[in-house]
Amino acid sequence: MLTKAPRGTRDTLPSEIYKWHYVEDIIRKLCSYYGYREIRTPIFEHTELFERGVGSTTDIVQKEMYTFTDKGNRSLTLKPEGTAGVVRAFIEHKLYADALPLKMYYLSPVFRYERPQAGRLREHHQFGIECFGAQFPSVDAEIIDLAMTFFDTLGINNLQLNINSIGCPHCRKDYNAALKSYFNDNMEKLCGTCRVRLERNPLRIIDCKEEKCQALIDKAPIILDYLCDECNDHFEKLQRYLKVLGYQYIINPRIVRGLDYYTKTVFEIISNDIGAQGTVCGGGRYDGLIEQCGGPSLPGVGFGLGLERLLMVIEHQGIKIPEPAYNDVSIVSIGDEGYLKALYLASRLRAAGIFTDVDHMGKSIRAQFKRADKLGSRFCIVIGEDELSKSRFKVRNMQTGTQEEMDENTIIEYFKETANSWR
RNA sequence: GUGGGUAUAGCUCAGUUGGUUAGAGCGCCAGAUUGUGGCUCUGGAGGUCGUGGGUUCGACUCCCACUACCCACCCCA
Repeated sequence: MLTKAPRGTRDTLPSEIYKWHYVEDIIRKLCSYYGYREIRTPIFEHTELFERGVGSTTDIVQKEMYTFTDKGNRSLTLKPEGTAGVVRAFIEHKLYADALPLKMYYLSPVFRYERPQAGRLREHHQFGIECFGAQFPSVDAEIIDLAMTFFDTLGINNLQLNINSIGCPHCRKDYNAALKSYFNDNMEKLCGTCRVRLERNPLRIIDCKEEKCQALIDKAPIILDYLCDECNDHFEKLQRYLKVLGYQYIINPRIVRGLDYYTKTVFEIISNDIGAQGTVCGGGRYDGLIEQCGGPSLPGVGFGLGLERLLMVIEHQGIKIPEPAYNDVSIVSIGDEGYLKALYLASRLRAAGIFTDVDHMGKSIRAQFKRADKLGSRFCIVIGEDELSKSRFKVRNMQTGTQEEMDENTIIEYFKETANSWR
């Protein structure tokens, strides 16, 4: 146990961190193009925030939260999703006084107590977008566009955009009534959990994968037939915008999402390359959430995008992320005097912006060169007795194997210039 | 929470019906080359055989439990 990461968690090792940096750099750049700024909120919040925000009937709240009591007897919970904390910060700092809509993004770990499987961890990482204050469907289209552009920038294809509308509280009331009467008539054909759902949240039955429920669901009333004029108009406009932006999409009335706060637009971006858990990005509109959490009545839209799943898609599609060099120059030294000079020269090179490695283990010349080779050094600088006496050092090009002699200042200038072509 | 599969060196994996000292390839370290990497050759280090119990003269091997990992369900990113 001592030397084992907890179940469902993973280490990201130095040898693979460049993939995360690459993805994160694209995220930050893309968000700035779209006018979204980063927000960072705590990794844990008061438990009641999630109970209220995510919804007490959801699986997340009922069985998946990492909840603990601190020494002050407060009930706290590790974020099971990203939106609630952002909403809380928005209300707490009265950000609704800022220019609206307020557009934010986050990169954050997310914790859910579940059985791990392909594409599912107990700690995973999400890139999320939130836009507060605007009710136009063009925002819904904007965040979908951002997500799709993100995938495109990474070179990912074969993704499927699914959209649906689950209406607002007004039209959902009619739809829930229709669902209830339909399923009540067929109660005996429903699975156990769906019978419970029928009372608490009939919409969730639509999402059930049980075979016996499937048959019923196929003939069940469809939410889209019950949308009020406003919701219908919203959904129509969203589709028009998506067409203008050139996106193929599927209207999937089965997408209802597992979080209670959604209204109107919901969407998922799905990959078939990474196993059963193929939803890489999911989100939608939540017009009642901010008010529900004690803030002003303002609409919101957002999505969450799973970075581990994203990296799985990248892996499975054979997309190569460029691995940046982490060493330019290795200094190989001989003897005590040479070693002192090596330490000094390493410091000067680093100050000039050159990634420089120097021996710290008293290795032999051969071993120092071997290490340089493994690190991918472009050059080695050799400092031995001959070099010290002449104050000219050998600079060996590790690709070509040629070497020439330079004095100290020339070395610094030389690498300063050539480093431009390396990065 | 439920079901199936798996667990041997840093990594990928062999290991005979249960029989002395558990192996290979790659990787790591060193030497061949006492001031020069990659290729080659030689040598070396590295294992509580997932953990605990049981059967047996004897267990990596058979049995039980636990844990972890992989996959799937529920649900989600």
